[in-house]
Amino acid sequence: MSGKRKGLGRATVHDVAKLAGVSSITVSRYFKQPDIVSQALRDRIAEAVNALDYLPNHAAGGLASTRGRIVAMVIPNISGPIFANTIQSFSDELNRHGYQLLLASSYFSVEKEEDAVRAFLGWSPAALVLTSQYHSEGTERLIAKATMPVVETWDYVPERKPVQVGFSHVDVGRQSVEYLHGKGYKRIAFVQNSLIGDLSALDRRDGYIARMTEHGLEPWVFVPTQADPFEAGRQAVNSLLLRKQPAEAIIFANDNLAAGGMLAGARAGMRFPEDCAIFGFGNYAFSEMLLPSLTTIRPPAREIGEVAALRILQTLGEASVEGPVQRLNLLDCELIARESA
Amino acid sequence: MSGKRKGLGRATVHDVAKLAGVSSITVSRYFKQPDIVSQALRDRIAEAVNALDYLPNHAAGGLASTRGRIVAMVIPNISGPIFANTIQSFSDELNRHGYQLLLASSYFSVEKEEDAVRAFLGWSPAALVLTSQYHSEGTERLIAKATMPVVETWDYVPERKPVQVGFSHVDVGRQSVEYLHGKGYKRIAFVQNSLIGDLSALDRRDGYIARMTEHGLEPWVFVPTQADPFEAGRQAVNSLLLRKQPAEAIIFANDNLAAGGMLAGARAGMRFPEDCAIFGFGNYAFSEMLLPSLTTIRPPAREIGEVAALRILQTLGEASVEGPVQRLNLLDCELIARESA
DNA sequence: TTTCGCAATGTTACCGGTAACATCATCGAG
DNA sequence: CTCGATGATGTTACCGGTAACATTGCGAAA
Repeated sequence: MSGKRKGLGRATVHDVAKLAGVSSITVSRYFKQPDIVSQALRDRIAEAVNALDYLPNHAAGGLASTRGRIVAMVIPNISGPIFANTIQSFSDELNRHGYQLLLASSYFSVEKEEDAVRAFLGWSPAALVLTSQYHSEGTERLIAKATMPVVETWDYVPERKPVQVGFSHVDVGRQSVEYLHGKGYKRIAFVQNSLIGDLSALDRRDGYIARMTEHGLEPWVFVPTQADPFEAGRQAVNSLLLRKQPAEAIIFANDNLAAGGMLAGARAGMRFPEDCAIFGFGNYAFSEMLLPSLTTIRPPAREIGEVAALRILQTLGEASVEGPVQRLNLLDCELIARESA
Repeated sequence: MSGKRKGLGRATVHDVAKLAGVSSITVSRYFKQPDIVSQALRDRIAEAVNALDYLPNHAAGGLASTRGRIVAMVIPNISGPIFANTIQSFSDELNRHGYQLLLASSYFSVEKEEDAVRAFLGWSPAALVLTSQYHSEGTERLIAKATMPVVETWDYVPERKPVQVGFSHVDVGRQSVEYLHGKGYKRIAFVQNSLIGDLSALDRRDGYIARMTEHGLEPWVFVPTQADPFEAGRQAVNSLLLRKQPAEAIIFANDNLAAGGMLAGARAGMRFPEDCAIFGFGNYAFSEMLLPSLTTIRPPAREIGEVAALRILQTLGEASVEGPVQRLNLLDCELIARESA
């Protein structure tokens, strides 16, 4: 209140200290390590804090101690059906330990991701969380130099340096083929998303190709030109089924495409899985409500957020989170067999 | 590098200044108001910034200038189908102007909300965004004293002091009745959610009651005891339709309940809307894919995030966002008539 | 030529905490 | 009774920026 600079107009440690008749560092200790402050002073300080409505300024604290309690996360998108659960569980776990989440979305653009990372690093977050293994060169450089823990989620690439929390998209592709092949299907097609942004989907396609080849079957990849997932699905179904040797089964890059394909097919009088088996990825909320309900693979979205948070908290030495830090965290996907395949 | 305290080990304004042969404030100005720095110095500074990989420390900047560039938002949940779009558009609009989003979820608990607000205020965010008009007393006290702009979203209560960006839940309730009444239905029931947390749903119920009464019809509110939305929906359908004078139409508090009710009814051999008209709220992603597709009301989720961000940016005086600040922002809901009613 | 105004740059102190070190009181061992 | 270990509290300076005020240089007006 006395300086020539105005400040926030809120009570500071110094105000509290003065009112309680102690030094400001004691107030600081009262919050950080209450056990080393005597009961008498604790009471006086508590009273002063209350009287002044004191709230610690985390920006100042972080600056002085060089470790703030915010964690930054860049995710492709928030509103989609995929990542929301990861964000939710990640955020909850952090909040539980007094950390706050700084969030931005990249829309599957590595340039936007780099922008976000650059902006975040300016806050010196306690940790940085990215999605997938695919980044721009600039991002790679930034994270290589970063001093805080970095975690990559939704992918699992043991060769990479950052902590990995996710699963192998290639294996998901193989697993899909395996399931359909086990049911006797031979002419199995794969429908990619036209959006070149989601690079992990290409890994699933590669897994599909590999496993098909191992079975001596010919891979058959269709790339829609439409961006809208429902339109793209329609395009795929029309192209793959309205021919002399139609596909017996179709693996779609995600449930949105699969749903679009099924709806389009149904309107054209096709029946699933009688005319063609349909296989998705993602287990979106609507997938079990479709008619027929969609056979798909559920990625461990919630678990990814949880484990990523735990690894970070461990690395930061949060006492309440026991166990050693684990750099590689391979989580399980669950194949959900429903009516469509 | 010289002090006895370690710092982050990253380059600072001072390092850049030394290398460029200028004073540190000039480097600061180079970032904040480049136009008042001469071209010659700008070039030298740019070079130094590059050579040192300098990244401004926003925490320090915010502390010194008493206005940081983060905005805090508390939302009931991230992963649900409702708020994700609001978060997404809000975050995008902020990022576009160099602000970052700090996010936490309350799970419809006013106590959790208060915790989050308290934690956020410690970061002295440039603005604070809450959901709905219902808060704890503690939260009310905190926002009354807050010095930064506060915005309430997903509701519209002109009497309240904070900036309002949303719609009237009471009106939504009335509008639902109006639509069904216009179709000739008389015995119209309302199914509330058992979760007492979502207080706005009660406003929709009140609107339903008011409009029914105005039409001389008797309100009929059913409160499920089951927490799971699908189970609750089943419970409601059983209770409202398996009786001598069954409901002719049911308004559900949200699309989840409505979907649960329809699936349960379909399994029991009922047909919609022949046996009963079904009306939801929320326009969730799956609603148009149900069989029959669900008649519902689409809340302006994306618009809320956008407008909230714009109002905040205007209040903060972001030059690039023109127009006066508007305290009341009533956005339109859209009634989507589909097959179920 | 002198003076004034303004643009460009620098000096100093301060934002609100906390690390590092200093000091003081207490208490048990020698 | 003295000394040193231990625990509680205080002093000082510093984290990395920027507000406020000071200074300098230069051109236009008088």
